[in-house]
Amino acid sequence: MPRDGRDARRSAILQAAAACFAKTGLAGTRMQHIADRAGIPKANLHYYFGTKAALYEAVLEQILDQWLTAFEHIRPEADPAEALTAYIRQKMADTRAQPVASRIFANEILSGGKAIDAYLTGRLRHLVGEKAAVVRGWIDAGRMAPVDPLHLFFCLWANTQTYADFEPQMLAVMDKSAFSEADLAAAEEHIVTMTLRGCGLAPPGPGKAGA
Amino acid sequence: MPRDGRDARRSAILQAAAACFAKTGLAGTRMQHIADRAGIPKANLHYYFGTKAALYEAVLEQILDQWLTAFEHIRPEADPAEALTAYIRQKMADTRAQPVASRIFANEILSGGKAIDAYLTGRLRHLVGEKAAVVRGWIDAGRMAPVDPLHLFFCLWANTQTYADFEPQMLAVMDKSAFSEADLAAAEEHIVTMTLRGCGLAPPGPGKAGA
DNA sequence: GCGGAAACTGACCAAATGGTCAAAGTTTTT
DNA sequence: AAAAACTTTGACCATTTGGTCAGTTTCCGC
Repeated sequence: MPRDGRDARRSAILQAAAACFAKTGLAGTRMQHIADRAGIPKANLHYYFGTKAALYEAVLEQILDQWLTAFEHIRPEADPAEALTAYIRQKMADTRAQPVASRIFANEILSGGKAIDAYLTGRLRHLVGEKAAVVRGWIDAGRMAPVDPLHLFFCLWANTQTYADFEPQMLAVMDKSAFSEADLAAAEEHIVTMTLRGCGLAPPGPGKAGA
Repeated sequence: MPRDGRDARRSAILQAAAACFAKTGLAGTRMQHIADRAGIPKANLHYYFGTKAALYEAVLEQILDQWLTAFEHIRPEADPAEALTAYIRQKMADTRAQPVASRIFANEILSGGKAIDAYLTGRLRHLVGEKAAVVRGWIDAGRMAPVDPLHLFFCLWANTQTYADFEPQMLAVMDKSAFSEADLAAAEEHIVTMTLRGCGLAPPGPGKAGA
């Protein structure tokens, strides 16, 4: 394989591995499945990544950084309604673009999250603390209703990621084989509307009137 | 083992198996782990349940029925605010009482949900359709804001189950080793408040004022 | 186009895995 | 208390698993 092809193959392997880990987690994934999905012999996997654990960590590393970027919208000087809306839309865009990443994360947490403990108690905790303070600032300034910032974030994560993690359940309920753009757009609007109302902020768009 | 002990051992096995499946899913769980956790030899597992797949199905069956009971609160003649509140509180009680069940369900959906396809497209779809119609009725009667009933349910599931499924993540963020009663009570209040406001329904309790 | 380095892979291995079974132990029935 | 039925278990088996390795092919600077 030519020099330039190395990165291509590496990322092809990472993508195949990601798909497998997303479906069955670390313990449930077989190296042979990853190799088959990547269309290469199993021994070639080990040439690139050594062990399954190393491959798993490589997959995780690729995912985790990107997961925090949406938080950039939560800034003290921003308008709460606009900031929360932007955060939700960003998160939903992530979910659409990288559903597999969300599922890998979900699997890892379900299995205890030990593999990303440093991330959870490090960058994530730090950033969440910071952003919770921003929300608290908005509340203290009377710019939004007094909701618990931590639980607000937890529920926003749950709401946005559920459309990736639990897709098969929703599709079964909706009797569809895949989400349409309209479905995900409706989901996004629903979350935005519910969140803004929940925070005592009038929807910025054509708001649906309350009872 | 005496006749009466049979059921006890069966359910001890089911419980051990549930704990394992919750952590690593079907493919990631080893029969030996279940046996160890149950404190019996592996061969004894197979005496009771034959194969891993059969044991898995037995575990699932035990879980699925109970998962729909909260829907009983969603009745046409009920007050929307009270019904939704009761639904959420019931769901949170389930999550508290059976966090493992929630995680098994999450793992199964993440891995594709094929093992419970009949349940998803059968009982669940049917009941959700029925209850969505109830919500639509409330909306048409002007008793609550016009929110998409399906997405409302999806997000309620996500919000309530996230406290079981993603517990390690939240604990890491909160720098705790376990949820306190107060934590889960706060979570419950948060979801109730956000949902009622989101649906244009004034909180029944001492509501937190909006901005 | 040649020589060394990098990339690839079929064949292989030790350990782990789901599952079987016959023999031994218990409980229940008669 | 003897027989019948049920329960338990250590030893075992075929297959699968993650991982290795030596030999081959491909690449790239010279």
